[in-house]
Amino acid sequence: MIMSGRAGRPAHGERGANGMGTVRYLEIAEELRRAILSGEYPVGARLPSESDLAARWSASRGTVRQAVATLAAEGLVGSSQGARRIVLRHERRHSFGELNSFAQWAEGVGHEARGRFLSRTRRPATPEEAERLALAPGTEVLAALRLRLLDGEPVMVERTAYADWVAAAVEAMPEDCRSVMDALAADSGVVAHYGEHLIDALPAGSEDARLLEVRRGSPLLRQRHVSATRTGRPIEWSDDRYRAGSVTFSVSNSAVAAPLERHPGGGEHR
Amino acid sequence: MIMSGRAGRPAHGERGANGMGTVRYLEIAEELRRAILSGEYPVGARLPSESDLAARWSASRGTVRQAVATLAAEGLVGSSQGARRIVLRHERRHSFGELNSFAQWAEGVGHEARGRFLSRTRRPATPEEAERLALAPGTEVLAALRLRLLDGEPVMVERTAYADWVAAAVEAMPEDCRSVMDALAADSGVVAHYGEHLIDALPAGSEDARLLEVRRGSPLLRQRHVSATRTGRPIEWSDDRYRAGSVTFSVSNSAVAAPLERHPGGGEHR
DNA sequence: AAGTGGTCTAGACCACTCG
DNA sequence: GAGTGGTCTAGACCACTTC
Repeated sequence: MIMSGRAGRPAHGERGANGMGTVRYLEIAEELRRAILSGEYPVGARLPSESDLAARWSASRGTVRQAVATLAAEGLVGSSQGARRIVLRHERRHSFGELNSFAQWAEGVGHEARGRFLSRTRRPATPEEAERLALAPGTEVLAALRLRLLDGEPVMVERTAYADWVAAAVEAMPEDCRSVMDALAADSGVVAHYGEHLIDALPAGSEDARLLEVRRGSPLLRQRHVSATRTGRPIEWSDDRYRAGSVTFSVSNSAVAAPLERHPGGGEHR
Repeated sequence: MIMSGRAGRPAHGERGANGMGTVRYLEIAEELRRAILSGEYPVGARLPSESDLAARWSASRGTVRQAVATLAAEGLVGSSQGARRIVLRHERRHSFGELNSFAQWAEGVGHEARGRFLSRTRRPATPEEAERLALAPGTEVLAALRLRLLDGEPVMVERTAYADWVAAAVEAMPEDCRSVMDALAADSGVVAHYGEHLIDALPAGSEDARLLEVRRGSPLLRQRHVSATRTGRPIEWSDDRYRAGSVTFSVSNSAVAAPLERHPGGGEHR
């Protein structure tokens, strides 16, 4: 039931007829993922060989490889040449949106997120902001201070510099806007595509302490990050400080893919 | 000057004659990486099309795609369907070893790392340790307390539970062993292939404070991680606490690849 | 020695971006 | 509408693990 015809195209329909959405290797990945998450393949188990999987789904080996590569990128399975792939974990990985947006993340893990702008002021970018946002030194940015609540509890203070070209849109948002990134996408068509994150710890300053209702000097987990559009244009540079114990970041890596780095000192790039 | 012959094999040599090491797509990736890092392609610039690159290297489009996929995984370039790939950053990404091994990392960034075992005791695994190490409850592990120095300064306290099957090897190491993972690889052939990392912040306990020479309650950056072999067998489960300001973790992600996650609360998996 | 993943080719259609 | 990346096929050789 594979086909013939042109050249490596399914008999007719499959993908030609799908018109939208259906991507073969993602379907295969999704089915495999479900099998893994359901425990059908326990941790440590060996997956069927690529040829077996290809036969089972009437797909080419290349497509199957792309499917398992997806799972490998999620940290669910691992592989080493010559041996069958093995199951590493059973946990589901979150999406990009859930990492870049506090609100999307909270929703994804079943909590209620709120936010309130405490201030929004236009001022010239600091040298660091200008560099992170790829703006000419001194360009005006919108500096925002925002308190984020999770299930009604204050858990994070967010200090964000928005690039000049989105400043007006952010200024126009209501004070209790739930998700700036969602609103930017809906209103202005500005969608974050890339992110870079720097994670460290620091003591709470007096403003941090007051807003988060902790003692001054108590530990905070800081996530600084820049978001950029599909074309690599930076949207915002943010300094988010979480109350200790309120969140944990997790990353999985392997000898063939190491997404996480560690830097000495203050996280300066050079 | 491509070839003919059998079926998609270079004329003769190229890869058949390499015998070892040379992998086409990695060569291409390396050359492109160098061009990016050298500034030949500035941030925001568009890369040549896949066909151009394929022609330039006399390789197939698939091979070129694998090369740029490597760079994309490193966060150097991004892509979106229909548009040329763009350069996102100029920083080099570190290797897996540099993330999993304090000593390898320090060396990679040009600092001098030392370590000293303060204690090594065998005791039954705690429930959490047993789960993380995939051991039967109560199995004996080797619990080690270790102080890590960077350029002579104490920066990290490491509390590690080594799985029973590597305990003897670790016990036999000298007290001032520079890198346990390196020694394990050299002496026992045990190589870490996979890692999972949980990152959060917490206040220094009294032992932490004494060893790191900071005040009790001052902020620490904690990285808990498990390392596993190629077959997915856990080697060690470790709780590493860094003095605030001494290190920063960094991750880059994109809408198509999000290696980092955020969890509410104490970082428990469920 | 058999099996399996890693690499590579050549060619095709589709979805999307850009000018 | 041309160009470009995304998906897919079919088949091949190689390096490595496993039995």
